[in-house]
Amino acid sequence: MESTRAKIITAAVRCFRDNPSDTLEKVAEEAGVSRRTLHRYFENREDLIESCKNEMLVSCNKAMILAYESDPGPIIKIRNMLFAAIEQGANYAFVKRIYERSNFSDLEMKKEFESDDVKSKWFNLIKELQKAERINPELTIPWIFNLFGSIIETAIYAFESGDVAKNDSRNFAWISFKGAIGLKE
Amino acid sequence: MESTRAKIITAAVRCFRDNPSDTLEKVAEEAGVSRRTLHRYFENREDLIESCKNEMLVSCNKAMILAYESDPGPIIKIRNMLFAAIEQGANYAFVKRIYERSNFSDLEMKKEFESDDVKSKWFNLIKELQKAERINPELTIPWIFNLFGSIIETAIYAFESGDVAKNDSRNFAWISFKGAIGLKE
DNA sequence: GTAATATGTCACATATTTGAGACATATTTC
DNA sequence: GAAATATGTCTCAAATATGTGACATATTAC
Repeated sequence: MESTRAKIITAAVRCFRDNPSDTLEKVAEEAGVSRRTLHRYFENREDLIESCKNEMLVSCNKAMILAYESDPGPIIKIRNMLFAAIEQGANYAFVKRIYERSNFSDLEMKKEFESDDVKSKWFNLIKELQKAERINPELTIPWIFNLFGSIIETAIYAFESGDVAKNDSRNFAWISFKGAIGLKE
Repeated sequence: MESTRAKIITAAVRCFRDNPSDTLEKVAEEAGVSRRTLHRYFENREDLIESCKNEMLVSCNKAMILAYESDPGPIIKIRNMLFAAIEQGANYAFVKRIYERSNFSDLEMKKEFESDDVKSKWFNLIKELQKAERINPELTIPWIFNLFGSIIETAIYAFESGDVAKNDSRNFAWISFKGAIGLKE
């Protein structure tokens, strides 16, 4: 049975992803608890948002590290990271939304992304593929990074909306990302 | 000189794109007018949002139709539609956000998309390319449709954030979209 | 079954946002 | 330059959102 705190965070992530100013009443309702209870767990809106950020980052980073370590080859590493992110669903989409308006070099400064070095691992994988001329040299790494996130988000939304079955969304995402960066396998 | 009404709508689109509940004070500030003035032009928040929806749809649809009519070939049509959407910038991104949570078949029912038949034109172009076996047959049209929107949005955000120069974002978007759907030219 | 803990309902004070009247000031029109 | 129009500032009432105490009720632990 999921804890009340976890239920609230899950609901908050879902609500705040699309509307950062959604009412706490709405979040509580989405969580299936009363607003009074929500306030018992979180001091205020800011506390709730920070908690969501922290937990979602930890969760996504963890999944991505596992995916990274799941195979020695760079291509499978990237593929598994893509799948791991899609599996995170709303979590990943929430994190993406938070950071959407930051540019690539700003992100490099943020501690959140250095904590587990997910981004630098990902960065090095792409660099490796570029060096080996296995992907399109015209595309910059910032572009590829943003595209990676967008395709994941597309897969998450396609599944959530009912347009695409879960397995299909994973496969389509991989096919599309590969093609988009001109990856030669 | 841009009219006050237009300034407010532009500002609202920018604000509401990322936060549908942003305060009207914020929108007014973004527009460079007082909130009192904003209230003179728009009855209430709902009126403002509806106006934004209508105007952005008209603007985007118009640009897309022009792009569609700019060349007889299906591939250049699609390319130009992609570029036209990127050129719309915040307008397109706003429209995309509004409809993000609708699935493909729901969108087919909405009059907004039937008004100028942009979507059906786009749909038929992709269908044509599928039939001619010029794109990857594994990918479904709903997936391709959503991906098209995501890549456009990626280009818009990449440019806005400063990661990618304007011309580069256009070119990267086209290269990536082509590759993603396996388009053979 | 009892005690401890968790949650919901209710009420309320406070904070924030909204909508609009009144009037001053700025800008545009002729 | 005068008149008309547009906008800003200020104020205030109403609406909405937030945070929390009190107490009842439900659930869990022993």
